[in-house]
Amino acid sequence: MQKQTFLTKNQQIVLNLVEKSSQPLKAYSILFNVQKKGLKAPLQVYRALDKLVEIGKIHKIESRNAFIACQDSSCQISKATAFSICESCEKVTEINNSKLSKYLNNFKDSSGMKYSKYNLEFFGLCKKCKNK
Amino acid sequence: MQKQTFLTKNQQIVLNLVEKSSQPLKAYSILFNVQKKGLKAPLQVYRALDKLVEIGKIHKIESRNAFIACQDSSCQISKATAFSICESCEKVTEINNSKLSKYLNNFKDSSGMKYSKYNLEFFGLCKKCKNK
DNA sequence: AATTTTTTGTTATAATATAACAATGTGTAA
DNA sequence: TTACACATTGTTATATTATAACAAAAAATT
Ligand SMILES: [Zn+2]
Ligand SMILES: [Zn+2]
Ligand SMILES: [Zn+2]
Ligand SMILES: [Zn+2]
Repeated sequence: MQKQTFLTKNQQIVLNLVEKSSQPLKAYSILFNVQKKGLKAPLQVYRALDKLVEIGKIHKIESRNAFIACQDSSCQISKATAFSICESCEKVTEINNSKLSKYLNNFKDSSGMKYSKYNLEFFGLCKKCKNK
Repeated sequence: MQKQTFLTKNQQIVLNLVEKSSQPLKAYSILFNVQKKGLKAPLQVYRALDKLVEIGKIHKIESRNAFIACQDSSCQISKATAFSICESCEKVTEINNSKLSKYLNNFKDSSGMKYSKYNLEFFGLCKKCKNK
């Protein structure tokens, strides 16, 4: 069997929901919202999420245990991700900055370990929240 | 009441255990290991962990839901952290690289949002695992 | 000593995530 | 085209991670 190149029904349902949301969604909130579409169990959601993360359609915000649609069309796979997170309103934005990604992709520490992947999360107050 | 400057008994017990470990520990593994010292419930461990993270004695490895002692004496508070994580043996090392931290502390994206905190996790294979 | 705040102990429960296994579907190749 | 391999699904149960709520004790402040 070929490696899957399209999305299965469950994956498409989950992706549609995550893409409609402007903010990260939690797995059980996704589950709740797709139950009318026939996905009844957590595993069905987690499996779809796993695959969508693997192929880079969505990313997991680790510090929030939440999932957000990829906002960067050049981001084919979740191997170099950076996000800004507002600690007040929890707004999350994917950072697409080529200098930053170049810097981090080329980063080597003293251990000589070469990294194949990174995830960076910045925290602060967004403009809106700063002016309150 | 003054802000607490010393560690309470529970915090010290948890810190001792985490510091003895060369690798990140999970909360319930900590709980199991400190039960003989009198900490019986998850909350007692989580409370200690929260405080220890807050004051920078330990850090949370978000992608692993695990806690590691700070390996950088200059790291007074968990507001600028970077780790290398081996995806094979799960060895985690705190990265202490002043160029990197300067770069990230000064990073501004196009949104104009100024960040007060970041967490960076690099993934790859450590030397040992690469040579297998 | 009275007050305030922090820390603790305790029970219960919420939230996040995976194991195990049978059934079904889909692509590959004899 | 039919047998095979393997990916995906459905389902139930369970594991893992984390917090709510509240009463009691301990420590700092007045
Ligand atoms: Zn992306
Ligand atoms: Zn905000
Ligand atoms: Zn540190
Ligand atoms: Zn390794």
